[in-house]
Amino acid sequence: MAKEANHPVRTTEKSLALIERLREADGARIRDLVGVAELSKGAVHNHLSTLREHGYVTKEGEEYRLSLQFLTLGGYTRGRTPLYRYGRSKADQLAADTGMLTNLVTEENGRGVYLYQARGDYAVNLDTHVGYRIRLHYTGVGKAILAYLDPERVDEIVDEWGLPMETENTITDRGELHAELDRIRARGYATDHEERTEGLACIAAPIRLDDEILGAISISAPTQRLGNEGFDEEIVGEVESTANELALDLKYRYDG
Amino acid sequence: MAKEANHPVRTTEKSLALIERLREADGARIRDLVGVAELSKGAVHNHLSTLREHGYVTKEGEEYRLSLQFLTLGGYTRGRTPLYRYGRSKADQLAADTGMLTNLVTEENGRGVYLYQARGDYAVNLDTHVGYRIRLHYTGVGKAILAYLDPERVDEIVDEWGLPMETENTITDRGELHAELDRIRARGYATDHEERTEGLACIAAPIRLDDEILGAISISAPTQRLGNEGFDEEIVGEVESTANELALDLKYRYDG
DNA sequence: GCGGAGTGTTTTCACATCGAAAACAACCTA
DNA sequence: TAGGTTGTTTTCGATGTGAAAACACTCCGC
Repeated sequence: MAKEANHPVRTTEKSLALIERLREADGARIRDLVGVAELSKGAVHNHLSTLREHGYVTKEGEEYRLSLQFLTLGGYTRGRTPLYRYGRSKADQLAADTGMLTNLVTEENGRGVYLYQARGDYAVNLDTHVGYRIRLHYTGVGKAILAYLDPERVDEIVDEWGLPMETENTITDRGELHAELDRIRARGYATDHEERTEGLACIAAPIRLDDEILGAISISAPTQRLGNEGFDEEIVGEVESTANELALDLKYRYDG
Repeated sequence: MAKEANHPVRTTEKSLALIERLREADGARIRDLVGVAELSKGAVHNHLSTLREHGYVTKEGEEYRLSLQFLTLGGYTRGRTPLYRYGRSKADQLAADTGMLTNLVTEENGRGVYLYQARGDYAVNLDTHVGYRIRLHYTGVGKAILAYLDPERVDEIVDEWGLPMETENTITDRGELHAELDRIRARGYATDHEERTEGLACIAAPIRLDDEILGAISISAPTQRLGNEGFDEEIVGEVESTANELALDLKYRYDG
């Protein structure tokens, strides 16, 4: 996130805290929200009524929930993202060709954000989904992105988010991470061999435009489907060529 | 939307106005936002900094934009929606079977919200997308939903949103709309014969759970593909049976 | 290199507004 | 009917907001 604002608008922060709480709690009643941001019952009521009037919150009976307005704004924002605009059909194609789950991920504030997923005929079901935010250090897409960020930025991100261990294969050492990023740059693609989820592997390729890293595209599958020792050359090739096509499309696109 | 709050939180409303403006303008600089909600330059700066610190807004150079945080919250909210959870695979299947564009839409605050779209091999490209909001009176999904809302609610919605004409086939008369909704209830599905877009037709079926209307599923295609005079019986059957399966899945689902 | 215009950021302080507290309303249970 | 719980509304004083102004920075043209 950004450095602290000099003159934060505290009232807005209170509304945002309520929104965050509604998300965590998956909807809540007023009494459950008393105390959030140190707000009283009446104050919670005022904030929720305001958010509701503007369509950001719905009320069913006594229960307040986040509305689909976030999906509307999010869909709009995603639609303005070149990586999504040009990458969606490529991801569909890669999913159809390989039968696997393909992902389109970009970076925001030091984490990955899933922009799109396409499901092939044999796609695995995971906890990830559009909008989902994920640590960069233990995913193929994440490492593919990190490899092409400035090293200082990588360190900033590690400082902020750490290198939490998820499986025994997770990279938890900063030096080891940088070495891995060197390898990724050298060969042009990233892999994830059960670094976040046991039994799951990924092959990911960065998508760059004029030295700027826009994100990455990947396929995820059970480890054995991607080649148990060493990754399957053919599948790696498919991911790489899809990424190359996408990068070219982005470079020579018509609109701004 | 809701009736006016008694004690609106004006500061929150100002932040929301800025968010709305950023969406409309597709990003903006501070000078462009002066005057929105009657805010001064310094005030705009404070609001944007606050929103940025909490991850709702990004800043590239001097330009502020909505972040993907909305996609994150929206993806989360969508994932909590039973119609989406159970309907996604059905929509995929219907798209694969028919080759057409299939849509999953629910209603919120008097408009339809696209929850999901699946693309068959011959799917048309439209302006609709996930999160997109659409009037109910000139779409198949919209009319399928209206047909199973309380008639008073339908009138409320018409009062709020009107019946704007989009093509010469658009229903613009309230009585005619109610007659159409009667027909839809009688035969169990709705159609759209170029009522919103010339050359485009839809077949839509409502998804209900215990007399509550959760939304609708539809397929969209060029008019001639759905049968030029009268809709193709076979395709109608596919949509209807998909809707029935989905309704059953929703009724006998395992989780709450 | 200099001055001026345009813009983003920070500071100050008067006054709008936010929200704690309390009263009220609506509901449920015993 | 009384008593408990919760949502909504009102009141009014403390707080936080934002207009205005000053400052900092960049980009011009000369």
